[in-house]
Amino acid sequence: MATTPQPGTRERIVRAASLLMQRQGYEGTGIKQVAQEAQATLGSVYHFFPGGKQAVGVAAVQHADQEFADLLSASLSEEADPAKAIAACARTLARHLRDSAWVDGCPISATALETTGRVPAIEHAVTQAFQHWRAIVADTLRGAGFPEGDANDLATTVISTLEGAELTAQVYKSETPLTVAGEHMARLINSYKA
Amino acid sequence: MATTPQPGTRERIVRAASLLMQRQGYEGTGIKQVAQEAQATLGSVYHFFPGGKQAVGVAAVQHADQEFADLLSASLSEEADPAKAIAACARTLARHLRDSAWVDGCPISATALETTGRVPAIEHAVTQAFQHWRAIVADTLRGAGFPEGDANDLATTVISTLEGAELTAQVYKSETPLTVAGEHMARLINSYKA
DNA sequence: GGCTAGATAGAACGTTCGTTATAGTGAGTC
DNA sequence: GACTCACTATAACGAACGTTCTATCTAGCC
Repeated sequence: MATTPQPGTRERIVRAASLLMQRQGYEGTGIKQVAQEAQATLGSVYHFFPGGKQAVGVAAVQHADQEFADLLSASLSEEADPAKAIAACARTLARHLRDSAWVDGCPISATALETTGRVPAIEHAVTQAFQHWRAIVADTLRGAGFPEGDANDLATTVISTLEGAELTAQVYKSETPLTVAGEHMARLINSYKA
Repeated sequence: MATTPQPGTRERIVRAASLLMQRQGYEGTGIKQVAQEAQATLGSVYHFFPGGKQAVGVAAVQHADQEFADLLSASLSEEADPAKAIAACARTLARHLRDSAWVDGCPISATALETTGRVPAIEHAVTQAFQHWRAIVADTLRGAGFPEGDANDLATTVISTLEGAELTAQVYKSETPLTVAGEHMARLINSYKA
């Protein structure tokens, strides 16, 4: 089987940490809260993560990195036209956000903002995630025939805009900022075709 | 004179709180740290803000709201062409970010993400700020002849993209994401002219 | 059975958190 | 000079923080 039906303790800790930090940020999430949410004890957390809270934070960011990368890849491969694919991706994000009662936005941006310039280990994991996501979008655009330079620039802006639109949608508690941003990104991409 | 040469205690508290929350978020910033940074005592903080940390947070967000609104207005009024103006604005933000050693990004996004859905008073102040900024951009676009609907949609995406690009630039410690996003926004806006 | 190592359990440490309470200051009014 | 009141200054509170510690459990192997 692909994954164990009931995930191991380490996995439960990482998932709980990732979810809590997505919603409350790094500083707002306590180690004890993570342990409780993961149905693990404090001893287990420090057994698997001798590096303490920072180590848990890094693992949580890496987990979120992979999870969002999977969502991005799946979303982009469903459509042949990259412009339409990104607009569809934005709609998917908007739906997920609404279904979570506007609490599950970008899984790492809160942690990123709190720790930038202050917690190098987490900062590094965040940078990796952003590069990972940008690469996925850039590869899609290159695959659709866009030249290297345009693909990289567009990919950077697409990730930035999705990031910002997710925050805006969360603040307004509305799907509109995300869906509109998706359509604008499609329009921008198409403007490079001609 | 416009402002007192040495601002009063309340003003110093608000400024210190705003700066610290911009860099460390709401949860990562302590009341005692704010007092120390503002060169005020704890007693003064609770004298001016009987509502405690939440009240300080609200005032800090409102202060940042006004400050960024001023920067936005000044930046947009320097150029007649709104597309060029927004690209210039992005470059200004990039310069400020670099000059602060990549720590002074959007003044409220960290606080917004940490408190959304959990601290209604701050959530409300954040929503006000986002609407305020969007209105400034929308007014500029309407003033340049864009129809109501387009102006509103574009303004929403412009604010979202600036927000996201600032985060990305902070993560990468590079001006590029912001300057590129600015140029893309200019291109997007111009695509509505024809 | 005895041994070992991985994993779990939870008490306890010192620190810091946000908050409250109380005392003190100093300028302005009568 | 007594009084007021806005403001400042500290000490102290209980709760929560991240972390450390020791003890116990559970398999797998000899």
